[in-house]
Amino acid sequence: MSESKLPRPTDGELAILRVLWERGDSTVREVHEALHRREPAEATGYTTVLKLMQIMTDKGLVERDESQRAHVYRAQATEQRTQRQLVTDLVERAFGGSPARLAMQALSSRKTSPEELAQLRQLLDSMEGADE
Amino acid sequence: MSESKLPRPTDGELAILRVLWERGDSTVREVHEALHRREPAEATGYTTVLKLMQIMTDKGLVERDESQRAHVYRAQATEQRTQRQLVTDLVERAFGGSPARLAMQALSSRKTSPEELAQLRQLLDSMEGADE
DNA sequence: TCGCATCTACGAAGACCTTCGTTGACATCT
DNA sequence: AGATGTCAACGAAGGTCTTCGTAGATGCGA
Repeated sequence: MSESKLPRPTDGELAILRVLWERGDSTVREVHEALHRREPAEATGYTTVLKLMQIMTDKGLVERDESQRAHVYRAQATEQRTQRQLVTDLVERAFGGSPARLAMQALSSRKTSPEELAQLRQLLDSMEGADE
Repeated sequence: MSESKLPRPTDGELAILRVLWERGDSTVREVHEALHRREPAEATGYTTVLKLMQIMTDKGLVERDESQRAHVYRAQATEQRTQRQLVTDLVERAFGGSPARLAMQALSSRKTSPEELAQLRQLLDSMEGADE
């Protein structure tokens, strides 16, 4: 019962999750420094990041290993699972439940590499192949 | 200067915008009733909707025509423009800036009609045709 | 052992969001 | 005119999110 129904992460929480997905399990200090390297503009203090990660632990968004003095945090959900959740959410809230419309909006809004176009084509093929 | 940089609408605000896009310009009462028809579950009071729409006016998300006793509200941005904004936002925050990855996530998560698949194919064609 | 650095924990402040009760203006019907 | 219903405006309450100062514990080097 540690799974079901994680809340939608806020912007700040998502930024932290991205660090955990990219670096793997990390301490607060490591996350804090990674955030500063990534976005020197929006500088947040160490205790701010700590507090956020504590709250995320309460929410179940991350797990915490307290066996070391500097606790080690791990993202509870995979990047894919979280992306799926966010997409499903947005589709519901703003695209009338049609994932295809979101996809088209995403693609038409900006440029995409030929490799990705090819991947998309493949995906479409497999979807037509399977009984929809 | 009534254009630039509308704030990202909250969930509640987005629900109201959807009504305005669907019905066209509407009074508070009309929006309120449309919301109840759409989601009888989450019942919100009339004054709650009114308050939200007043705040949205301050933020510039909607315009208000006060010439009648019951003010008439209009969405400031088109549905498409708002969708584009939300998608760009999500791509940045959760998909490392790659619209294609969001598109793939959207498509693989749920079913899509053959018509929409065809539309997507066309979109891909046109994107390959145009210089990248 | 003393002092410094590092870490967690706690609490409070300020911003924003949602909710709704109340008030006063206005219209309409009797 | 008086009663009733509809409307905008306002303010307050309760919740969440972000921010950070401060305190207390722990480890480490001099």
